[in-house]
Amino acid sequence: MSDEKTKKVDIVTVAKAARVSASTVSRYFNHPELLKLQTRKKIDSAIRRTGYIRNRAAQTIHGIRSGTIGVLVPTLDHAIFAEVVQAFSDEVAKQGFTILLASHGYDPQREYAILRKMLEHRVDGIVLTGLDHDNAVFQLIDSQDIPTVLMWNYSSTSRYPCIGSDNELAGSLIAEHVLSLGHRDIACMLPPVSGNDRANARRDAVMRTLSGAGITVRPDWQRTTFYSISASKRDTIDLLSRSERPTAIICGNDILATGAIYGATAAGLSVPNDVSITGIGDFKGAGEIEPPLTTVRIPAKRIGRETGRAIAAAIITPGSPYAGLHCKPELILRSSAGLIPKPHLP
Amino acid sequence: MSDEKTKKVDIVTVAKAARVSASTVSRYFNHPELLKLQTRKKIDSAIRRTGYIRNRAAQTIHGIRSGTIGVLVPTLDHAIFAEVVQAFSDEVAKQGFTILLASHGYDPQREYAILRKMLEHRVDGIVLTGLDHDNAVFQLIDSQDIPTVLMWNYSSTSRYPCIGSDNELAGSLIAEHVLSLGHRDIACMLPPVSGNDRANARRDAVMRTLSGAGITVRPDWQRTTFYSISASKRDTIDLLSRSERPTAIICGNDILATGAIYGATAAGLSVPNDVSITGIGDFKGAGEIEPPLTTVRIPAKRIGRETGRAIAAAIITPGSPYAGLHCKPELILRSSAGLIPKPHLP
DNA sequence: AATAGTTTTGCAAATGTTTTCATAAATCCG
DNA sequence: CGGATTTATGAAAACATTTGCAAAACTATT
Repeated sequence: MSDEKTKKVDIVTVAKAARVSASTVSRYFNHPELLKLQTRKKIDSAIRRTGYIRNRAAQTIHGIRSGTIGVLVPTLDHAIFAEVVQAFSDEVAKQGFTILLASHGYDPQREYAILRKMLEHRVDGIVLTGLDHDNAVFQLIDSQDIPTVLMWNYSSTSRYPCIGSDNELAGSLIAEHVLSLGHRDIACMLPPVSGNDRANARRDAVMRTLSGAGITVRPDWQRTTFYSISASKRDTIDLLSRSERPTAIICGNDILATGAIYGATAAGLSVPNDVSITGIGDFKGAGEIEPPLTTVRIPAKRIGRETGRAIAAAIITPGSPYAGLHCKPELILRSSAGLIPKPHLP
Repeated sequence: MSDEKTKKVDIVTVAKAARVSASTVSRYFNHPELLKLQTRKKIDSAIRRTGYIRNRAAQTIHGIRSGTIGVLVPTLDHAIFAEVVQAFSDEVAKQGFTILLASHGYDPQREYAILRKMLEHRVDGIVLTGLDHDNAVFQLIDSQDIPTVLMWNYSSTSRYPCIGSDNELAGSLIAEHVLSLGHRDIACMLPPVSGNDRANARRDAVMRTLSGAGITVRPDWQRTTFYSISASKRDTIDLLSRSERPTAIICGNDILATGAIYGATAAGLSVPNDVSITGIGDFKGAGEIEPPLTTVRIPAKRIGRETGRAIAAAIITPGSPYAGLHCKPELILRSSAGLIPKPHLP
């Protein structure tokens, strides 16, 4: 396959092999319609013989698009981000883009450093997760004016186009639902909020909604639980094995809720008869757990797809203003939360 | 922040601002020890004032490493791949690499096309998932001689360095365990194997081990089930609601097994008292399900980390031969599989 | 068969760096 | 203080492409 001298097949190697000039080979790729059919064939064969592969780096320094989009997520370990990234990747791949992916582990410093690196690579666009970022991050983006989308969260007041769900809405949706079922003895299991505006928004909304109904969550029923099934299972067992126990547990996401269901089961309690449990997210499989999880759907696939569409469009048609998009969260009623069993008398 | 004319800050813009030559600025980045402290300071300030960001594309055409590694996975939708990629990414990020990620959805054609694109981007290394790939893929890699690792699977006879688990071993490990518990009426729920050598190896090993013990799995107890909790839950319910039912279900992976446990629970059966269920993978959360899942651990994090380490080393020290590594699968005994309840008399 | 018009191709400059080689500046030593 | 070293810097070539412009090769028209 690869004969023709050795090593280093560049555009002039191909040109020589095809007995044309380098410019013609360049045109073969970029403006094939300008070439005679015959020339095209010669070049075609030369490329095949030499095993030539275009050098995108060399194109990029001409201001030509690099064909890459930088995607920054907190982590891929949470299935939900993986799902978003997958949908995003599929969408932009259709338009010929490849993604440069990195995770910052909720560390603003790292996020800034990674962003810089991506700009060094001359990505054509940037996707960040969440609304809150270090000021330096925004400044950097401003200074480069490069298409940018904030993905996952939505807020109408964001300074950048954002595509995602309003997490406050999600939080209040679930809190209201739990209230509407008659619960008053409510526990909350929420993830750590530092550096995580999604979690923050949800927490605030839940608390506000509950206190709006005159309910304050007892401090020992407010758990900050690390994002993991085992942690939430453990915390739930602890929570439910006390003398007084809540009739409902509002969990900050479906992973926590899954662990909570396992924990309740392990503690010998029935969900939702003894205790109601809710999640947020509607992760894959949330509908299949026993009992199926009542939750709020954050449409991950859709968010990924729409973000991909928006940024690809912004890159391809530079001037066009691209707007944010709210992918509304939606209450999903299943059976892990039910009416309050009986008046809870301490 | 960004004054100094407008637009296009390149190395000569910085050079002018610092009143030095472009070469000196280049050295500032690549061989700072050659510069006088004073000059370094001038340049430092000039960079800050101009908001300069290096152009990696321009470096790359000098044969300098691009600092990117191409990673090709079937999909990110399966949490397990996301986990591998995350571990990989963390590891190589430490060495300054960024990953160019793409998924091919088990389509060999797409895999080839994506690989080409990654080579156009002049990635410094390639990571592919699994052992089997289109011949054209291997030819392409050969012709470019670029460091490559096959990740996830291990086989001592692979033509490329591979880092992962021996899936045949995993399959026989679990099959033997189920046999050792006394089961003879065994069902299998396996994912579609086309374009998926991992699944293939597992299936073969399970079948061989069982038939080695004189057991043939009844055709209607051999399910090919799409990778999804809902599909496996449905199939399990179907399987268990017949007049004759197996005493054990060997699932091709933990997702299938999770669905199977839910299905058995939904069908009113107790796991493992009425039916034993096993997985393969030991995905996150497998130990927290009720009942905790007996499975074979495929050490995803370790595989990702080791792959990252190996390829980074191969890139940084070009000549060095890099070998594969077997991350052995390990039987994890939990409680979803138990001794056969009673002699099963049809 | 000569001219005008069109299509196709090649030349050379440009892109943003790095690097080799040469030169200028600083330092050392007697 | 002057020459010999050593150290720091600059000029220009190189890297793999693209592209504007001009030349060459066709076609069509008379």
